[in-house]
Amino acid sequence: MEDIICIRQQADIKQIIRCKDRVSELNTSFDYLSSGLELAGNNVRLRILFLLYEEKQLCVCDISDILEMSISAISQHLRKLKDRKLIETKREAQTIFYSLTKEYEKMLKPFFEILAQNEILEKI
Amino acid sequence: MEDIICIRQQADIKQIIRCKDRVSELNTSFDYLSSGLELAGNNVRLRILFLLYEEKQLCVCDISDILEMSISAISQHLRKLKDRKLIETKREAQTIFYSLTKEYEKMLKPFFEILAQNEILEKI
DNA sequence: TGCTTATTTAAGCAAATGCTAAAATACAAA
DNA sequence: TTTGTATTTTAGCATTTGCTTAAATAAGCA
Repeated sequence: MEDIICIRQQADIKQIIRCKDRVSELNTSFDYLSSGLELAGNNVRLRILFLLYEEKQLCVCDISDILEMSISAISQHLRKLKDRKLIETKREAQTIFYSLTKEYEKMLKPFFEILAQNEILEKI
Repeated sequence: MEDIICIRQQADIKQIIRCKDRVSELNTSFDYLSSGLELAGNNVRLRILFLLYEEKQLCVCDISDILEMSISAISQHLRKLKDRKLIETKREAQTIFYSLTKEYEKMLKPFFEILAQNEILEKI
């Protein structure tokens, strides 16, 4: 990397130091939040999360049919969401149903309420 | 792709069709929202957005110093955020200051309020 | 007109992502 | 046990991402 003596002449050194401390203090939170947003930031996974929000629970096969994608592809997305605890599973005989975890249902609700009314382009 | 005649025997066909309609109706909104979340879902860009939220405005060089990354790398992240209108610029002589757009400041506020108190791990 | 400062852009590359196709696992019922 | 159904996992590959280095732009000042 190039040297970090690039500070511009009028830079506010105190501000830089304060910000550095702040960022390092919140380090874990940044990692946690960005990993969650990264998952929701994929087009397919956002659709999956929204479908689970509206339908309460669905199996891989349902989602595969709805989104017209292979079961394998959907299964791999579900795994990522489950590993990160955005969703959870409940088995009923051979079928495994996926649903949003309580915490993430709550967290995603404000987004999905706007989305559900298809007003996102005006509101944001 | 494998055939989409994989519908499980007890599948609720009406539900599948309803969901397909719903998803296609909201298509544009999904694209828009996921592209925004994708940007915020990168660890470096989330930090940049948070810094702009707390400090109101910063230049590439400030951010480069704070995050201890090359100016070029930061500049490329800023460009993505600007293209997608999460941030905007204001020139002051040679220095270009970046700040959150009003819409995204509003949208990101709830997240950053939790983050700012470093309570994200308990709340989510 | 140079020269310096602040920033962006382009080229190149290693690592990560998202898919397909095929094999493996898990459960239920005959 | 064997067969069928539902799902996951693995391997492989093309595409995308995020960085580095180096060159290019842009504005202020001597």
